Amino acid sequence: MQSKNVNAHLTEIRDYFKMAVSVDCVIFGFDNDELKVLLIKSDLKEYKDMWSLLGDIVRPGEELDAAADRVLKSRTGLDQVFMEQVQTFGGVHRHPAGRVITVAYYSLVNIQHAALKKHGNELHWHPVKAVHEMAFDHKEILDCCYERLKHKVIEQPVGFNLLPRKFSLRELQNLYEAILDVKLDRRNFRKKFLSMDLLVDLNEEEDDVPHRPARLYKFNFEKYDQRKKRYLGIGF
Amino acid sequence: MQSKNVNAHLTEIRDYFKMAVSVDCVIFGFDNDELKVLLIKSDLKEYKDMWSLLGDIVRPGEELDAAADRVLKSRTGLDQVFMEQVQTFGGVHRHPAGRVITVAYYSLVNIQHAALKKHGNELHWHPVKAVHEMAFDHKEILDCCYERLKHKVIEQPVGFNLLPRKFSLRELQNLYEAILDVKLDRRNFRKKFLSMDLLVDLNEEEDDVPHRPARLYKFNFEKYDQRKKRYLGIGF
DNA sequence: ACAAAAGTGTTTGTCGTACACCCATGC
DNA sequence: GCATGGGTGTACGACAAACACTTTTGT
Repeated sequence: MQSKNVNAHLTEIRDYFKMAVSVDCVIFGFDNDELKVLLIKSDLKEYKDMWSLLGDIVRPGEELDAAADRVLKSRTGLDQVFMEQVQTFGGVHRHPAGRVITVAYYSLVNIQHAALKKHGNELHWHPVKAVHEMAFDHKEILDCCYERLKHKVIEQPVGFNLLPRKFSLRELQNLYEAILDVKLDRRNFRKKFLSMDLLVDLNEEEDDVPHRPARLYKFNFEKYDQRKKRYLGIGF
Repeated sequence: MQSKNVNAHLTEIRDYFKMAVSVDCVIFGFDNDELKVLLIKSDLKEYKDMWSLLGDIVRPGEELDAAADRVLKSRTGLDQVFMEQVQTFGGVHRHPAGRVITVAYYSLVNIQHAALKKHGNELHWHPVKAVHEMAFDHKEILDCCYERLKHKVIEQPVGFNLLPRKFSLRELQNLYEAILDVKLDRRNFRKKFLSMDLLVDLNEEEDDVPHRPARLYKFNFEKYDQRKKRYLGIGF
């Protein structure tokens, strides 16, 4: 559906101003200790069987952010997730059907909550590290958004958006290690996050693990939002 | 000229797809110990006598970066300056003549080298702190780019692009103080920059100052570019 | 009892910050 | 000789990094 829409629109546009604006969403998830990205199989003949980002033409009268929200929701059913505009790609020949300038967004979703809506196309979560070739310039867009995410995650505690509401410190550490592609010291990591005083100890434990169960926490989004307004400092 | 172009294009566009793409450039300079931005007086009747950023419609077949370069060059005569894409503003009603989605850039120029080309409109350097109301959503765009600059300047030594080739440490400090709007300790500032080992002591001194003249330095861009590729660390 | 991961403190080094005095020049 | 800004070093505190053992649970 995505690609057909694009094509249908493009045929109209090409005869007029020869320019269209789209949004592309890099939808990140976290599962099995890996950072994943949601991709769809392109049905453009030029990119047969290649994977591409989720995107669509921006409609007349539609805000850019709204278009990105719409794409996200139409594919995952998710709403009100963390999303950030990253960069706009305007290469003259980036789309075979004509000039399409695309505004790239990334979003962070709880992969368990996503109810994928295929609309016919194949739609899968791919480990970010394993994605190599993509349709259009989408690999470049993915790389750009991934770099932005790495940067963001060391400045602000946004990683929680990728986790279930209840999580252990080990899961949180695995998330950071996966995103940043580094190994971190467990004690220092715990110390740092606990001293932020933004984790709420739920007095619950993991279940069904073949070893000592970990305590579960939730992130105090409200407290962070309030604090953010006051501090505005560097780092969390 | 800017606005007339926009209007001429828009009249055409409006009858068709009702969407155009433009670039807007936030051109920063540094003079008289103040951060300045180059603005032009709008000649749109809706924004009579208000100041606006320098921008233009992206031409068919023109890359976005190329459009931004073109705008910069046509107004300042400058080429190959530091420039970075920041964000795209797509508010449906941001332009009174129709839908114009604009990609915002900021650039850092040596204000002494800029040879302003007015093309009829008033064109002036304004202290960033003194800019309040602007045409369109340009104040929002300016604020956004300024925030990005603040962020950038504490991560990478890009400020040199705003200075003459030869500068004193005092000038450099004034630049940082102006951009970040803070007071810095002179000794710590000198220590930090000298320890980066990217300043070349020119063995020259200021002239015509009514006090002890300061040593002059230049920034070693080549060394920084090489080092950047190896380190990729945080901070300079 | 064994395996597997959870949980916990201390030490060390680095870096940022605060701070005051002498120096060189023009007038 | 005085006013103005240039140039310099040290001490302290905070935070990041390195590092090993005990505890809890399931099998």
